[in-house]
Amino acid sequence: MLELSFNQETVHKLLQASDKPLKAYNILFETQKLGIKSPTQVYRALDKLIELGKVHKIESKNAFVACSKINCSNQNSTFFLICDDCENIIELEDQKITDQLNKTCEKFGSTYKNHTIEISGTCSNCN
Amino acid sequence: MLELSFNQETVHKLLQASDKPLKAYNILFETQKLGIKSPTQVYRALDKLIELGKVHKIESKNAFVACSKINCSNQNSTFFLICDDCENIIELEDQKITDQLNKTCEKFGSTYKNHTIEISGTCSNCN
DNA sequence: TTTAATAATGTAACAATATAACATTACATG
DNA sequence: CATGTAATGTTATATTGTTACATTATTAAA
Repeated sequence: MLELSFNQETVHKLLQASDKPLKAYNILFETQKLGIKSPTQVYRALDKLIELGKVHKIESKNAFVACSKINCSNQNSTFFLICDDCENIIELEDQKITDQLNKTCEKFGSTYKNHTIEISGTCSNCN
Repeated sequence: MLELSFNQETVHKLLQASDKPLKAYNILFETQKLGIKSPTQVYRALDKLIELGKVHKIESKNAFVACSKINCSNQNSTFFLICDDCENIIELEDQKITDQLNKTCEKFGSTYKNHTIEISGTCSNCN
Protein backbone atom coordinates (compact mmCIF):
# COMPACT_ATOMS: atom_id res chain seq x y z
CA MET A 1 0.00 0.00 0.00
CA LEU A 2 2.78 2.45 -0.83
CA GLU A 3 1.04 3.57 -3.97
CA LEU A 4 -2.54 4.38 -4.59
CA SER A 5 -4.47 2.18 -6.94
CA PHE A 6 -5.77 3.54 -10.21
CA ASN A 7 -9.25 4.29 -8.87
CA GLN A 8 -7.90 5.83 -5.70
CA GLU A 9 -5.42 7.93 -7.65
CA THR A 10 -8.10 9.02 -10.09
CA VAL A 11 -10.46 10.16 -7.36
CA HIS A 12 -7.67 11.79 -5.40
CA LYS A 13 -6.39 13.78 -8.37
CA LEU A 14 -9.84 15.01 -9.17
CA LEU A 15 -10.34 16.22 -5.62
CA GLN A 16 -6.92 17.84 -5.54
CA ALA A 17 -7.67 19.70 -8.73
CA SER A 18 -10.93 21.04 -7.38
CA ASP A 19 -11.24 24.22 -5.39
CA LYS A 20 -14.58 23.11 -3.99
CA PRO A 21 -15.74 19.99 -2.20
CA LEU A 22 -17.14 17.44 -4.60
CA LYS A 23 -20.04 15.11 -4.09
CA ALA A 24 -19.65 11.40 -4.68
CA TYR A 25 -21.87 11.34 -7.73
CA ASN A 26 -20.09 14.34 -9.23
CA ILE A 27 -16.88 12.44 -8.76
CA LEU A 28 -18.49 9.47 -10.44
CA PHE A 29 -19.64 11.59 -13.35
CA GLU A 30 -16.26 13.23 -13.77
CA THR A 31 -14.33 10.01 -13.63
CA GLN A 32 -16.54 7.96 -15.88
CA LYS A 33 -14.51 8.97 -18.90
CA LEU A 34 -11.46 7.67 -17.05
CA GLY A 35 -12.92 4.26 -16.40
CA ILE A 36 -14.74 4.43 -13.11
CA LYS A 37 -18.19 3.03 -13.57
CA SER A 38 -20.16 2.72 -10.37
CA PRO A 39 -20.85 4.51 -7.10
CA THR A 40 -19.35 1.59 -5.24
CA GLN A 41 -16.01 2.23 -6.86
CA VAL A 42 -16.10 5.88 -5.93
CA TYR A 43 -17.08 5.20 -2.35
CA ARG A 44 -14.43 2.53 -2.00
CA ALA A 45 -11.76 4.88 -3.24
CA LEU A 46 -13.04 7.62 -0.95
CA ASP A 47 -13.07 5.28 2.04
CA LYS A 48 -9.47 4.34 1.44
CA LEU A 49 -8.38 7.93 0.89
CA ILE A 50 -10.17 9.02 4.04
CA GLU A 51 -8.52 6.22 5.96
CA LEU A 52 -5.17 7.46 4.68
CA GLY A 53 -6.03 11.01 5.69
CA LYS A 54 -5.73 12.19 2.10
CA VAL A 55 -9.37 13.11 1.80
CA HIS A 56 -11.90 14.42 4.28
CA LYS A 57 -15.64 14.37 4.28
CA ILE A 58 -17.55 17.56 4.89
CA GLU A 59 -20.38 16.14 6.92
CA SER A 60 -22.67 19.11 6.62
CA LYS A 61 -22.53 18.91 2.85
CA ASN A 62 -22.07 15.22 2.11
CA ALA A 63 -19.08 16.22 0.06
CA PHE A 64 -15.41 15.44 -0.08
CA VAL A 65 -12.19 17.46 -0.25
CA ALA A 66 -8.55 16.57 -0.65
CA CYS A 67 -6.54 17.22 2.47
CA SER A 68 -4.57 20.40 2.11
CA LYS A 69 -1.86 19.42 4.54
CA ILE A 70 1.39 17.57 4.03
CA ASN A 71 1.68 14.76 6.50
CA CYS A 72 -1.93 14.07 6.96
CA SER A 73 -2.08 10.33 7.56
CA ASN A 74 -4.10 8.89 10.37
CA GLN A 75 -6.09 11.90 11.21
CA ASN A 76 -9.82 11.75 11.15
CA SER A 77 -10.48 14.94 13.03
CA THR A 78 -11.33 17.84 10.82
CA PHE A 79 -11.83 21.55 11.12
CA PHE A 80 -13.21 23.55 8.23
CA LEU A 81 -14.32 27.06 7.45
CA ILE A 82 -16.92 26.78 4.75
CA CYS A 83 -18.07 29.71 2.67
CA ASP A 84 -21.83 29.76 2.17
CA ASP A 85 -21.52 31.78 -0.99
CA CYS A 86 -18.66 30.34 -3.01
CA GLU A 87 -18.28 27.00 -1.26
CA ASN A 88 -14.63 27.68 -0.68
CA ILE A 89 -13.14 25.56 2.06
CA ILE A 90 -10.33 26.43 4.43
CA GLU A 91 -8.91 23.49 6.31
CA LEU A 92 -7.52 24.30 9.73
CA GLU A 93 -5.75 22.71 12.60
CA ASP A 94 -5.96 24.27 16.02
CA GLN A 95 -4.32 22.52 18.90
CA LYS A 96 -5.86 24.95 21.36
CA ILE A 97 -9.35 24.00 20.31
CA THR A 98 -8.52 20.32 20.23
CA ASP A 99 -7.17 20.61 23.76
CA GLN A 100 -10.28 22.38 24.87
CA LEU A 101 -12.50 19.72 23.35
CA ASN A 102 -10.48 17.09 25.16
CA LYS A 103 -10.94 18.93 28.42
CA THR A 104 -14.65 19.24 27.80
CA CYS A 105 -14.87 15.50 27.28
CA GLU A 106 -13.03 14.85 30.51
CA LYS A 107 -15.43 17.06 32.36
CA PHE A 108 -18.25 14.74 31.27
CA GLY A 109 -16.33 11.56 31.87
CA SER A 110 -16.21 10.96 28.13
CA THR A 111 -13.20 9.79 26.23
CA TYR A 112 -12.32 11.88 23.22
CA LYS A 113 -11.71 10.09 19.95
CA ASN A 114 -12.06 12.63 17.20
CA HIS A 115 -14.00 15.66 16.12
CA THR A 116 -15.77 17.34 13.28
CA ILE A 117 -15.82 21.11 13.34
CA GLU A 118 -17.53 22.89 10.50
CA ILE A 119 -18.01 26.62 10.60
CA SER A 120 -20.19 28.17 7.99
CA GLY A 121 -19.94 31.81 7.10
CA THR A 122 -18.58 33.88 4.29
CA CYS A 123 -14.97 33.96 3.23
CA SER A 124 -12.78 37.02 2.67
CA ASN A 125 -13.53 37.07 -1.05
CA CYS A 126 -17.25 37.08 -0.48
CA ASN A 127 -17.33 39.67 2.29
CA MET B 1 -46.98 30.07 15.29
CA LEU B 2 -47.29 29.90 19.05
CA GLU B 3 -48.28 26.28 18.97
CA LEU B 4 -46.85 23.43 17.06
CA SER B 5 -49.04 21.71 14.51
CA PHE B 6 -50.03 18.12 14.94
CA ASN B 7 -47.25 16.72 12.79
CA GLN B 8 -44.66 18.97 14.37
CA GLU B 9 -45.82 18.06 17.85
CA THR B 10 -45.85 14.38 17.02
CA VAL B 11 -42.30 14.40 15.72
CA HIS B 12 -41.11 16.60 18.55
CA LYS B 13 -42.57 14.39 21.24
CA LEU B 14 -41.06 11.31 19.73
CA LEU B 15 -37.64 12.93 19.71
CA GLN B 16 -38.02 14.20 23.24
CA ALA B 17 -38.93 10.73 24.41
CA SER B 18 -35.89 9.21 22.79
CA ASP B 19 -32.52 8.97 24.46
CA LYS B 20 -30.80 8.58 21.11
CA PRO B 21 -30.83 10.54 17.90
CA LEU B 22 -33.44 9.23 15.49
CA LYS B 23 -33.24 8.99 11.74
CA ALA B 24 -35.92 10.47 9.58
CA TYR B 25 -37.26 7.16 8.37
CA ASN B 26 -37.31 5.78 11.91
CA ILE B 27 -39.37 8.77 12.86
CA LEU B 28 -41.63 8.05 9.93
CA PHE B 29 -42.00 4.43 10.95
CA GLU B 30 -42.73 5.32 14.56
CA THR B 31 -45.27 7.98 13.72
CA GLN B 32 -47.16 6.09 11.06
CA LYS B 33 -49.55 4.73 13.64
CA LEU B 34 -50.20 8.31 14.67
CA GLY B 35 -51.11 9.49 11.22
CA ILE B 36 -47.92 10.64 9.56
CA LYS B 37 -47.68 8.99 6.20
CA SER B 38 -44.78 10.21 4.12
CA PRO B 39 -41.14 11.26 4.39
CA THR B 40 -42.11 14.71 3.22
CA GLN B 41 -44.24 15.19 6.27
CA VAL B 42 -41.43 14.12 8.56
CA TYR B 43 -38.90 16.36 6.87
CA ARG B 44 -41.26 19.30 6.90
CA ALA B 45 -41.86 18.88 10.59
CA LEU B 46 -38.15 18.51 11.21
CA ASP B 47 -37.35 21.61 9.17
CA LYS B 48 -39.77 23.65 11.18
CA LEU B 49 -38.55 22.27 14.50
CA ILE B 50 -34.96 22.94 13.51
CA GLU B 51 -35.86 26.47 12.49
CA LEU B 52 -37.41 26.93 15.93
CA GLY B 53 -34.31 25.52 17.59
CA LYS B 54 -36.30 22.71 19.13
CA VAL B 55 -34.52 20.01 17.20
CA HIS B 56 -30.98 19.68 15.92
CA LYS B 57 -29.49 17.57 13.22
CA ILE B 58 -26.46 15.45 13.95
CA GLU B 59 -24.66 15.89 10.67
CA SER B 60 -22.26 13.04 11.10
CA LYS B 61 -25.12 10.61 11.58
CA ASN B 62 -27.95 12.04 9.52
CA ALA B 63 -30.04 11.88 12.62
CA PHE B 64 -32.06 14.22 14.74
CA VAL B 65 -32.35 15.03 18.44
CA ALA B 66 -34.63 17.22 20.50
CA CYS B 67 -32.85 20.22 21.92
CA SER B 68 -32.09 19.67 25.56
CA LYS B 69 -32.02 23.33 26.48
CA ILE B 70 -34.77 25.68 27.59
CA ASN B 71 -34.71 28.80 25.55
CA CYS B 72 -33.31 27.38 22.40
CA SER B 73 -34.97 29.38 19.67
CA ASN B 74 -32.97 30.82 16.84
CA GLN B 75 -29.85 28.89 17.32
CA ASN B 76 -28.44 26.80 14.58
CA SER B 77 -25.02 26.27 16.03
CA THR B 78 -24.60 22.95 17.73
CA PHE B 79 -22.06 21.22 19.88
CA PHE B 80 -22.42 17.53 20.68
CA LEU B 81 -20.54 14.78 22.41
CA ILE B 82 -21.57 11.55 20.75
CA CYS B 83 -20.89 8.15 22.23
CA ASP B 84 -19.69 5.66 19.64
CA ASP B 85 -20.92 2.74 21.68
CA CYS B 86 -24.34 3.61 23.01
CA GLU B 87 -25.17 6.56 20.74
CA ASN B 88 -25.86 8.71 23.75
CA ILE B 89 -25.71 12.41 22.99
CA ILE B 90 -24.67 15.24 25.26
CA GLU B 91 -25.57 18.67 24.00
CA LEU B 92 -23.25 21.46 25.05
CA GLU B 93 -22.83 25.15 24.83
CA ASP B 94 -19.41 26.67 25.27
CA GLN B 95 -19.01 30.37 24.83
CA LYS B 96 -15.24 30.10 25.06
CA ILE B 97 -15.12 27.80 22.06
CA THR B 98 -17.61 29.90 20.15
CA ASP B 99 -15.47 32.95 20.81
CA GLN B 100 -12.40 31.14 19.66
CA LEU B 101 -14.11 30.03 16.46
CA ASN B 102 -15.12 33.61 15.85
CA LYS B 103 -11.55 34.75 16.30
CA THR B 104 -10.32 32.07 13.96
CA CYS B 105 -12.74 33.29 11.33
CA GLU B 106 -11.55 36.85 11.74
CA LYS B 107 -7.98 35.76 11.26
CA PHE B 108 -8.94 34.46 7.82
CA GLY B 109 -11.12 37.40 6.92
CA SER B 110 -14.16 35.18 7.12
CA THR B 111 -17.43 36.10 8.72
CA TYR B 112 -18.74 33.60 11.20
CA LYS B 113 -22.34 32.51 10.89
CA ASN B 114 -22.71 29.26 12.75
CA HIS B 115 -20.98 26.05 13.61
CA THR B 116 -21.32 22.34 13.88
CA ILE B 117 -19.12 20.64 16.44
CA GLU B 118 -19.43 16.92 16.84
CA ILE B 119 -17.03 15.03 19.04
CA SER B 120 -17.11 11.31 18.90
CA GLY B 121 -15.78 9.19 21.70
CA THR B 122 -17.16 7.09 24.49
CA CYS B 123 -19.35 8.37 27.26
CA SER B 124 -18.90 7.86 31.00
CA ASN B 125 -21.22 4.85 31.02
CA CYS B 126 -19.28 3.12 28.29
CA ASN B 127 -15.80 3.79 29.63
C1' DT C 1 -67.80 37.76 8.70
C1' DT C 2 -66.04 37.56 4.37
C1' DT C 3 -61.56 37.91 2.50
C1' DA C 4 -56.94 37.57 1.76
C1' DA C 5 -52.49 35.97 3.30
C1' DT C 6 -49.71 32.55 5.41
C1' DA C 7 -48.80 28.08 7.27
C1' DA C 8 -49.52 23.43 7.19
C1' DT C 9 -51.16 19.22 5.06
C1' DG C 10 -51.72 15.09 1.82
C1' DT C 11 -50.06 12.38 -1.81
C1' DA C 12 -47.23 10.63 -5.36
C1' DA C 13 -43.29 10.50 -7.72
C1' DC C 14 -38.54 11.06 -7.78
C1' DA C 15 -33.59 12.46 -6.87
C1' DA C 16 -29.50 12.00 -4.32
C1' DT C 17 -26.58 9.52 -1.26
C1' DA C 18 -24.71 5.19 0.20
C1' DT C 19 -24.21 0.08 0.88
C1' DA C 20 -24.54 -5.11 0.11
C1' DA C 21 -23.37 -9.13 -2.10
C1' DC C 22 -20.68 -11.86 -4.78
C1' DA C 23 -17.55 -13.17 -8.26
C1' DT C 24 -13.02 -11.89 -10.05
C1' DT C 25 -8.40 -9.99 -10.70
C1' DA C 26 -3.91 -7.83 -9.25
C1' DC C 27 -0.14 -7.98 -6.53
C1' DA C 28 3.12 -8.28 -2.79
C1' DT C 29 5.85 -11.53 -0.24
C1' DG C 30 7.32 -15.74 1.74
C1' DC D 1 4.64 -20.29 -7.60
C1' DA D 2 1.54 -20.50 -3.78
C1' DT D 3 -0.93 -17.84 -0.69
C1' DG D 4 -3.07 -14.00 1.47
C1' DT D 5 -4.57 -9.37 1.13
C1' DA D 6 -6.14 -5.50 -1.35
C1' DA D 7 -8.52 -3.82 -5.02
C1' DT D 8 -11.76 -4.33 -8.76
C1' DG D 9 -16.16 -5.04 -11.56
C1' DT D 10 -20.98 -5.43 -11.68
C1' DT D 11 -25.66 -5.53 -10.35
C1' DA D 12 -28.96 -4.62 -7.34
C1' DT D 13 -30.75 -2.39 -3.46
C1' DA D 14 -31.10 0.44 0.74
C1' DT D 15 -31.22 4.89 2.80
C1' DT D 16 -31.77 9.73 2.91
C1' DG D 17 -33.92 13.73 1.16
C1' DT D 18 -36.66 16.74 -2.35
C1' DT D 19 -40.10 18.39 -5.90
C1' DA D 20 -44.41 19.32 -7.41
C1' DC D 21 -48.98 20.19 -7.05
C1' DA D 22 -53.48 20.17 -5.18
C1' DT D 23 -55.89 20.95 -0.78
C1' DT D 24 -57.10 22.39 3.89
C1' DA D 25 -56.37 25.15 8.32
C1' DT D 26 -55.41 29.23 10.66
C1' DT D 27 -54.82 33.86 11.39
C1' DA D 28 -55.65 38.46 11.25
C1' DA D 29 -57.59 42.48 8.87
C1' DA D 30 -61.19 44.98 6.19
